[in-house]
Amino acid sequence: MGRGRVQLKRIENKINRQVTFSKRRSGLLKKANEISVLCDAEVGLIVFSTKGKLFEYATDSCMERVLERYERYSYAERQLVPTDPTSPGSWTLEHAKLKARLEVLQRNQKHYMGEDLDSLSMKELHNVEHQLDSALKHIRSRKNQLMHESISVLQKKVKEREKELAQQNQWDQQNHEINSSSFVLQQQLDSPHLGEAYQSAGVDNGEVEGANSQQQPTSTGMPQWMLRHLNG
Amino acid sequence: MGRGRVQLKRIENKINRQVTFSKRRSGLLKKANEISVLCDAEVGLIVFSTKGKLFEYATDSCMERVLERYERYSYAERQLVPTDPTSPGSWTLEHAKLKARLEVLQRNQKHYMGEDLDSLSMKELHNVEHQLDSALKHIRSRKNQLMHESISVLQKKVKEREKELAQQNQWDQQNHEINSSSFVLQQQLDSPHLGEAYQSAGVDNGEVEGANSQQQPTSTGMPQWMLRHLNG
DNA sequence: ACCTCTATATATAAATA
DNA sequence: TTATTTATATATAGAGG
Repeated sequence: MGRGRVQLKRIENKINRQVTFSKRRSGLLKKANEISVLCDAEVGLIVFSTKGKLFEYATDSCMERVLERYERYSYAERQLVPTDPTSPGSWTLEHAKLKARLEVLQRNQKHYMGEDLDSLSMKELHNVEHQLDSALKHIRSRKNQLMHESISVLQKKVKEREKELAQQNQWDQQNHEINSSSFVLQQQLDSPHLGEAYQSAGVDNGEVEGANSQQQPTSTGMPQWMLRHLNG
Repeated sequence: MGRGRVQLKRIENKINRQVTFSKRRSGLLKKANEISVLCDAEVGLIVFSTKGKLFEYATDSCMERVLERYERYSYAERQLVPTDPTSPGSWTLEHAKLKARLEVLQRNQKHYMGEDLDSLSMKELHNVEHQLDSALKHIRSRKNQLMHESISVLQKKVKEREKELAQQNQWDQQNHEINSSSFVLQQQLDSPHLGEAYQSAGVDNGEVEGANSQQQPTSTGMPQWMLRHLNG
C-alpha cells in the first residue's frame, strides 16, 4: 500500500523498517479495535518491536481477561504441562493440588460463561440458570445503587452551586440580573423521569463499548456525561 | 473501506456482522503476519468471535512464546507476586503464577455469582452483566435443544406404542374393544400449541446475538412431567 | 459459510518538512 | 523522531452466486 509494492520479507533498511513498523503498528491496533467494536469480538493483540518494546491492544483494555480465556480454550488440548515426576517432595503435591483446583474452577467458570454446556444434564442446566439469574439480579441492584449514589452526589453539588449563585445574585441584584440556567438544571435533576431512565438503562442491554474507543456514542442509553461520572 | 462508510459501533444486523467479521478477521491476521515479517516484530493476535470461536496468529506459530514474553514483560511492571528469593528456580515462578491465576479466577467467579460486587466499577459491572446475560442465553438455548430432542424421542416412542396397540386392536377386534387412552396421549403430542410453548420457554433456537436482556422469569414454563422426564 | 465482483474507503510507501 | 502530503496499493461493504 503506497507508492511502491512491498515484498513480504524483512525490510533491510533500518530506518524504513522503523518507520514502516510505526505506521503499520498503529494501523494494526486500529483495526484490532475496529473488529472488536464492529463485530462484537474479543481481541487481544501483542506486538514486540525488534528492540523489544511492547505494544498491545485488548478489548475492554483487559488483556488479562483475553489471555485467561485463551488459556482456558486451549487448556484441554495442551495437557497442561505433564508433571515432572523427577522433582519430588511436597512441592509437587502442592502444585498438583493447585492445578486440580484450578481446573475445577475453570470448568465451572466455563459453565457460568455459557460455554461447554453439552456435558451438563438438564438439572444442572437448571441450577446454573438459577444461579446466573440470581447473580444478574444482584449486579443490577448494585448498578442501581451506584447510580443513585451518583445522582445524590450530583444533586448535592448542584445545590451548592445553587447557593453560590443565589449569593452572587444577591450581590448583583442591583443590576437586575437573572440567572435562569441554574434553575433549569435543578429541574432536570429533580425530575423523577431521570431516575427511571437509569433504571431501564441498567436492565436493558448491558452493552458497554470498549474502553479504547472513546469516539463512539454509547449504546447504553445513558448520556456520555453520566457514564463518565460513573465509570470512575 | 468499501462502498459505504461504517460507523465505529457494533453492527446490529447479525448477518452483516458475521460477514464483516470474517473479512476483517482475515485482513487482520494478514496484517499481523505482514508487520511481523516486514518489521521483524514478534506478534501475538487472539480473536474470539461473538460465538466464542477462537482465531489466532503468532509469529513463528508459537503463541506460547509470545505470551510468556508478554507475562515476563508485564510482570516486571506489575510487581505481581513478589518472587520468593529463598527458593529460586522456575518452579517457584510457575507456582506463583498458578496461585495468581487461581486467585484471579476465584475473584472472577465470585463476581459471576453476584458476590463481592462492591469492588467493581460501573463499567466492570456492565461487563459482568453483559457476560452473564449472554451466558444465560446460551444456557436457555441449550435447554431448549435438550427439550426438543426429548420430545422427538417421546414422539417416536408413542408412535411405536401406537403401532403395537393397533395390532392388538386388530387381534381384539372381534371383541369390539377400543383403547381410548392412547388416542388422547397422541393428540396431546401432536398439538401444535405444545411445540410453541417450548419455543417461547427458552431463547428461540440457537440465536444468542441479541444483546438486549429481558430479565425474563427464570421459570421455563415447562410442565412438571416434562421436567421429570428431562432431569435424568 | 465462502467466493466473486466492483466501487469506494483506507492504509501506507516515499518524499518532504 | 514525528507530521504532512501525495500517489498507489489494499481492504472491504454491498450485492449476487
